[in-house]
Amino acid sequence: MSRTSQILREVYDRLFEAYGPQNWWPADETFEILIGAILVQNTNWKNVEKAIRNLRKAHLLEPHRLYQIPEQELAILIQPAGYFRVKARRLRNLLRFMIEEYQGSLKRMFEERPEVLREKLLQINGIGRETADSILLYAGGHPRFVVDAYTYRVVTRHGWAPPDVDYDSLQALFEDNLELDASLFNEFHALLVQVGKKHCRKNPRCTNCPLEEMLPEKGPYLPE
DNA sequence: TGCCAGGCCGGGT
DNA sequence: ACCCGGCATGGC
Repeated sequence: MSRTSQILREVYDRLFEAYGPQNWWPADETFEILIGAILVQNTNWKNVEKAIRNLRKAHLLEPHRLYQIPEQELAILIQPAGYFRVKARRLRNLLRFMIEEYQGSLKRMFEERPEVLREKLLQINGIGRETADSILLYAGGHPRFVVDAYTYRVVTRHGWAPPDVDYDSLQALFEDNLELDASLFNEFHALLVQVGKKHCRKNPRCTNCPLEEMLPEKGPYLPE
């Protein structure tokens, strides 16, 4: 087991001990997760919940039904999530893809090989790497490590990667040094968001942070 | 009260 | 290949 693996494992253990299970996107409503993955782009999750509630009240949490309504109507329903006009278009791009390629069946969509599905998702306007990986991990149960702004902040602050690290390298840092376990990746990502929220911005001094002991003297970027 | 959140795209150097 | 503005609501 490499030194990098040991450090990441320790990070996970410390975070889990401090915060416990985060219960992000429990797997019962897969379609909701897809919708949420787009709605949450650069947006507070609380706002997304309101938007999803609106869709549920309107009985629209199903691909065909949601694709039936006009784009402008969709935009109004998801308004609380912000960027509602672009997101309405992005949601419809995803829905069109699901309906045309898989007859709107999530089951069929996730029968696709994960690497193939990822490439196809990335072709959709409005779906980038983080959103695609969120869908694969949280909705599809595939062990893809999701990298976001918090992942970047926590990792660079602790000197586990240089400040100019890109998405793929950051993702590889986790995927190459942990067991490929979807529930581990799920929990780990959520925990990184939690610690990032609490400390990387609100408490830049890192006092009382579960990772306080793990600040390096000076950035020994973890290689390999 | 202002600042910012679980990004992504398109157009300009 | 970067860099940057636009997109928008609600919470703290």
